[in-house]
Amino acid sequence: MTNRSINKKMSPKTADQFEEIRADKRKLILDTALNLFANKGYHASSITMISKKAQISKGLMYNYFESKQALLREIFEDFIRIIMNLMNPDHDDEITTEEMRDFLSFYFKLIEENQVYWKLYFQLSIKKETFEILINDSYSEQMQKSQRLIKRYFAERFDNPDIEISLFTSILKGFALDYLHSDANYSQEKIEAFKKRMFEMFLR
Amino acid sequence: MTNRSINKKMSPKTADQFEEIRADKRKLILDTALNLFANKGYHASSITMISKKAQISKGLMYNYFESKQALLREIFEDFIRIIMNLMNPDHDDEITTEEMRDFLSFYFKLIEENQVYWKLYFQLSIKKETFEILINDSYSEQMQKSQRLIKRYFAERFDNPDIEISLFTSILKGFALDYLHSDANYSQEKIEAFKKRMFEMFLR
Amino acid sequence: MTNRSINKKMSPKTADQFEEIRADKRKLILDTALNLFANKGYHASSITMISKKAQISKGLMYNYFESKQALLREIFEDFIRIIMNLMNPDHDDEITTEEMRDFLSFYFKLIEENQVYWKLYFQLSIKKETFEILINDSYSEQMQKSQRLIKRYFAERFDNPDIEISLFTSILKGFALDYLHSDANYSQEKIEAFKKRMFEMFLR
Amino acid sequence: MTNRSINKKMSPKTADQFEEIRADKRKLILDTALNLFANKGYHASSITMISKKAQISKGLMYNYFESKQALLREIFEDFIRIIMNLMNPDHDDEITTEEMRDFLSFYFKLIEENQVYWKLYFQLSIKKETFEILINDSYSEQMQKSQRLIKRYFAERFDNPDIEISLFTSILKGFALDYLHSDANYSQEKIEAFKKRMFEMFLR
DNA sequence: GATGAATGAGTATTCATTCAT
DNA sequence: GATGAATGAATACTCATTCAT
Repeated sequence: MTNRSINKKMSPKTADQFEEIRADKRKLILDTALNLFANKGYHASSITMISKKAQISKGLMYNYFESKQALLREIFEDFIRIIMNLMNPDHDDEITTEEMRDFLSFYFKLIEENQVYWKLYFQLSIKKETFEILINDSYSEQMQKSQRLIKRYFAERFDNPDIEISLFTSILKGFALDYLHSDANYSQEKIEAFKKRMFEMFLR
Repeated sequence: MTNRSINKKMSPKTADQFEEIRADKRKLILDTALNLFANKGYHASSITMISKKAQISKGLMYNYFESKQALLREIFEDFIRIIMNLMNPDHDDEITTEEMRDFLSFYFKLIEENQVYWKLYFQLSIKKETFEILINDSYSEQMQKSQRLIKRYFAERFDNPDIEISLFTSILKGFALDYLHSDANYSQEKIEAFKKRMFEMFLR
Repeated sequence: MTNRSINKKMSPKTADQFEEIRADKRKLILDTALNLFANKGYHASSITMISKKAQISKGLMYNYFESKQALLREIFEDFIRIIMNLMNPDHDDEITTEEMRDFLSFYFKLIEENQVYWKLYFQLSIKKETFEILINDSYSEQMQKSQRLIKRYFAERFDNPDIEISLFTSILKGFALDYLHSDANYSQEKIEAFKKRMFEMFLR
Repeated sequence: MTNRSINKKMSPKTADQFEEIRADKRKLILDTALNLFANKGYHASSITMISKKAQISKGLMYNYFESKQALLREIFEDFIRIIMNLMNPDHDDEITTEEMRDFLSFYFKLIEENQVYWKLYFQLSIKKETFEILINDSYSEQMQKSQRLIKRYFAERFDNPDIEISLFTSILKGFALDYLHSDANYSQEKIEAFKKRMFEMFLR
């Protein structure tokens, strides 16, 4: 950042696609680390391993991320962003049935598209101490908001909303977990059928 | 215990409370390690940590377990034994509705009683490579048998058995996970209500 | 060295004196370890000891050698190379008297120049199991070839070749050992005289 | 030792064949340790290993020997005794030809009978520091005496006594070493022939 | 005499991190 | 930006030795 001006002088043509190169390399490191963390675990994935897989030097890693912890944190923040997107925090009032349908559809899509993130998430979510270091306030806040909305959604539609919420939550978590356990070997049809079954249960 | 008289001759003073001491200490180590593994993760729990928490010396750990790996394996084998008990392999023919009810009741009970084991299990189950080192043949075999029986149970009772099985599995896994995420803060009533809800869904 | 230009692009500042640094340090470690192994024994020479003597950190050792075993193996392979050179495997046919003279001269020279290697060799050669892990096929092969040639040399010149070979071998081994026991305190003249004596006995 | 009297009271019949039992066990430990030390090396042979092989408890080892070091020392002292016997220190004056013949005969016999001791000796003899801790004054003294006598023996019989002594020593050491390297696979005839050859060389 | 549980210092090895170039 | 040599604290594990019984 500080010596961008210097570079500019030295190779005036490249201007600052430097920025772009940096962004690409950053992404590369994040992806490589995510895959290793998810599949082997955080502690079992060494910086050396990550840098080798990403084909860059160990030292360079620290040019992009302050520490291994920081790397994990950034990866996790990406995941949080995904989740936040799912929760879609723009309104505070009420979830309509239509919105619930969208939410579920989106959820299933996310699981398929972001398996690795979910693998990592499930590993971390169980170790409370570690987990709490990683989540930030806006995440917690958003989660609470969502829970309030969901509560309201169920309260207005079900006789026994508490249990239905538990069931709903369990199925969401459980399906994701089962999907990962199966090594993502769910057929598209099966996912669709499962989704439809959830619609039947929870859309009113 | 059986050969106490023999030992008496050889070690006139200590007799073999040795046996008892060993069993107790073994249990102590297993428990301590299980708790750490479950809450901090296998790699993040060092032998030093475990020994300190168990108030014994590092060296003594190796008097009882060949290696950290072996310690994990033995813990996991205990869990497998719990699961096997749940699956109850005495018959090969058919699951009755009554048996399904018992299975579910037992399952919920096990989750409450063995939280730590489940925490460990969920962490390990996600890292395929690690996981496969830990499971043994009799476990795999038993699992397959159970799956066959469950398939049959659902085939005979539901129009769309595949989806129902998926739902069933997801709820089982999801409930356990949610229970652990909540730090076991489910009230007894809530668990009962949840169980009842499952009965409604799957007992026919 | 060959791809310096390539490296230049990738690491503009350091070029690859890396190569040179590595070679030097490698040599330093090998020498230090050899001396300790030879004089204190393999097991009694700890990695900490070696690294302290070589004035580098413990960790760096493993940047150059995979393990203590591997370090020993590489040292031993150097020794094998020395021996192979002595045995000089270029011809398969026959040892002339002249060649025997050269062999003996070279042997005495090698002992003087490589005392430490011989110290290590004698220690290892006695523990069969350890020794056999260290020798490689090409060494064994070469040894057999040499033995065949020596057998022929003696068969053609002596009435009782078997005993003469035993005597020959014993003197070679025994002189080396005695030289080491004396802490290399043999005068040059004494070595020469000893060599001459061997010439009288075995050159015909 | 202190509580022998106590034992006497408790089982008056056994009197003190206690002494004998003790001596036997002592011997057992010494033999077991010697074999391990010789074949695997001192450091690679653990107390646990020795005690298991000797079928006694670890603790009991320390009832007989102060430390592992002490155990080695006692083994080595046994070897020294063997050597001293060979050197036969009763006279200070002169070695006759007849005595030299006896010495050689005895030497070859000792090698055959005490391979393990020699294995240990050769390992230790090379590591000066370790070796010097183990030898005692009477050994050094005896060695010097023997060397003086040998010097005189050769001085009176050979033109170039220094070289002949070196040759003599080298052959002795070298033969022993070669014998051990061959895993004691020398035929009796070969040993006899070798001995005869030495007689020819050195008996005058 | 005899046992083996227990200790803790020591060993090989790994790994996040730093830094000169 | 980029490299990889270098560090040292931490890790799993071993082993001589002690000690209560």
